[in-house]
This record gives sequence, structure tokens and C-alpha cells, in this order.
Amino acid sequence: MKQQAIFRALADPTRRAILKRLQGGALSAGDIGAAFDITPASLSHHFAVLKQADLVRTERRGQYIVYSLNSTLMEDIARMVLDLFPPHSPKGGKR
Amino acid sequence: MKQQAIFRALADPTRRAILKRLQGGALSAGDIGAAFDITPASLSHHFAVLKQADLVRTERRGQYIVYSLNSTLMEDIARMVLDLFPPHSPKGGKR
DNA sequence: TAGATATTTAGACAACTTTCTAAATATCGC
DNA sequence: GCGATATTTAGAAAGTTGTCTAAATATCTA
Repeated sequence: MKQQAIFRALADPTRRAILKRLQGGALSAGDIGAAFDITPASLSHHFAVLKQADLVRTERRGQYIVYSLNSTLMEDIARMVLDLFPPHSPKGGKR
Repeated sequence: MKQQAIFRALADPTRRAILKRLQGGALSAGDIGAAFDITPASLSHHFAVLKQADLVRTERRGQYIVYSLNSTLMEDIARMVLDLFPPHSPKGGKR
């Protein structure tokens, strides 16, 4: 798990917005881009960063390339973040 | 809560290492810096970024300036991150 | 196969970051 | 108050990032 790639990917607001946009399900690059005032080329760059961090997965579907969240990473990421802070209630439990 | 400041602060490996170093308790700027091959001036810059994100607090103690984690932010940050991904098991439960 | 649509790659540029050295500020002990 | 120690501020250099335009690649439809 490339911690640095993940933190770096999350540092940009456009990329976080892309992730949010994908919460509803997979979308084509174009459909994602429709929400942003940015060129397709710039979008593509952000996708590359997200992909390198393995935060999104791609699948070509005919003419389109469809992006989806890699939500299996979620717990890892949460752990990564929590790991930066001292334990609250050391074992068993959240809450 | 300045989401952007927080994500930006976490994006740098030196700053994450500083946070880890503070897990054991408050330390002076110099004590923190002892672990890094970096000038005091550069360290100070990183402290400023962490402070701006409110991830650390400072207190002058005589000659020293003592840094400590603002761990009350921890849950907010975890939520911020998890918020980027779709809910796993919607209500009640973790695990 | 040709033209249209969707996306990425290449290359350039401005803005921001990380780092440095040098100088400024604050506090301590004498 | 002076000199020493601790930290920050200022200003500059090198590297990285986010954006753009132009061109390349892939797929669809006719």
C-alpha cells in the first residue's frame, strides 16, 4: 500500500470531489468531468494520480472508460490516518 | 474545520513523521527536529503548516516551544476520510 | 474505411512547496 | 545587560503540481 501516493492523491480538492462523485456508482470520465470546469486533459491527469494511489479502478466499456471507487481500500486508509494519532481507547472498541 | 489545510498538511511525509513522533507526548521543536536531517528553519515551516491545520498546538515553556498533538481532531479527520467513500455497512456497525 | 466521439499523452508554463542560508526575536543564566 | 541557546521569519533556489493546448490513440456508427 503506497501511503505516500494515497495521501498525495487526497490532498487535492478536485480529486476529493471526484471520489465523492463516484460514491453513487461508476461513471465514465466524461460524466465525471461534466461537474468540473476543467479540460478533459487535466481531468485525465487527476485520474492518473487517483489510479496510481489505487483509489479508483478503470474499465473500458466500448467508447467510454468507466471509473469506480476502490472502496476496499477504505479501511486501510482510515487506519493509516488514525495511526497518526495516539490511540483513544486502545483495544476492542470504537465508540 | 479547514478540510483543505488538513489534507494538505498530511500529504507530506516529514509532517506525518512529526505527528507520529508526537504520539508519545509533547516535545520541544528541537527534540522533534533531532530525528530529522533537516534544518531548524525547514522544521519550523512544517510546524507552521501543521499548526495552520490545527493538528498541533504549541506552548512556550521558557526557552523552548513545546508542540503537542491536537488529538481531539482525530475523529473529525477519520470521518473526513471515510466520507470520501461509500458507506460499507450503513448504520450501527463497525465490524 | 472515414468521420465523430471519448480519453490519454506530450510538452509548456505559472503557481506552489520544500529546502536552504542569513538574520531576527525570545528567553535563560550569569 | 550580555552571551548563549531555541525558534521563527525573510528571501532565494530547485523541484513538484495543476492547468492548458495540441496531438495521439481507441472505439463507435454509418
